[in-house]
Amino acid sequence: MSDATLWAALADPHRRAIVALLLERPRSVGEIVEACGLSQPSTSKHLKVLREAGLVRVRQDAQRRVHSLDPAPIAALDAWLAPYRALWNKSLDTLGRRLDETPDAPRTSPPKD
Amino acid sequence: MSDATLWAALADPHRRAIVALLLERPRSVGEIVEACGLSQPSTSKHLKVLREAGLVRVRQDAQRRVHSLDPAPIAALDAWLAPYRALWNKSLDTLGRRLDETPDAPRTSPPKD
DNA sequence: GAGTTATATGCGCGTCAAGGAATATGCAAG
DNA sequence: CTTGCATATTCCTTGACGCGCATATAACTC
Repeated sequence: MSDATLWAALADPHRRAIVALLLERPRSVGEIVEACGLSQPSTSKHLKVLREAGLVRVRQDAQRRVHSLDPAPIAALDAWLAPYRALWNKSLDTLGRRLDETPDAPRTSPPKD
Repeated sequence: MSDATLWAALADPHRRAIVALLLERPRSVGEIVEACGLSQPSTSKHLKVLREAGLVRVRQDAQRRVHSLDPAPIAALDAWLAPYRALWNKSLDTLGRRLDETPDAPRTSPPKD
């Protein structure tokens, strides 16, 4: 659950796709397999990496294992990002755009990667 | 460049250290070498990866090449993070600050899951 | 021009991670 | 207990990555 495992987990595009899927709603492994087009063993391995990074939790429902996002590591990412946010806010300000200080308002679309 | 290069660039701890160094102030390659304790070729290669990811720019000053942070890709990271921010804001509201070790959260108030 | 400093690149090597196929485990129904 | 489904794990191969070393390029000085 160190920073290294978190970054390594998110470095893979397939795993980011899985995380994006789990953002919509929790899903079983089979659903993720079908949605991502990966093989079942490969998906299981990716999910294991995500679990070890603390990014997802598992709820066992009979034979199915429903995975859901754990927000904490993403909050850690946000904390890592925080010092840099001032930088690019200032840069935008230099360009003439006025931004409020509230780091909110998720106007952006879901991750496209 | 692409999201993939950005994530791959930041996946390496040494490169994140370089980025953190450049957050303070722009630095020449020699300064980064000394600060990070890496070899000069290795540092140059890491800087190349960071340049190709668009994370740093170079200003040539005589023989020195002063590298500085480019805010745009970090803003892209922030945009990627935005959809998840709502998630962990809500979660903090739900769970308070307690960490639960069991996969099934012992929540008291909310019925929705 | 030669020589020195600052940075970049090419090569070889070890390591590590991803993917695929086959197999093993856990769980439920009959 | 045997069967069938959902998921996890193992083995193997391959490809990418990082490092150290030596060397190449570029710019400044004399």
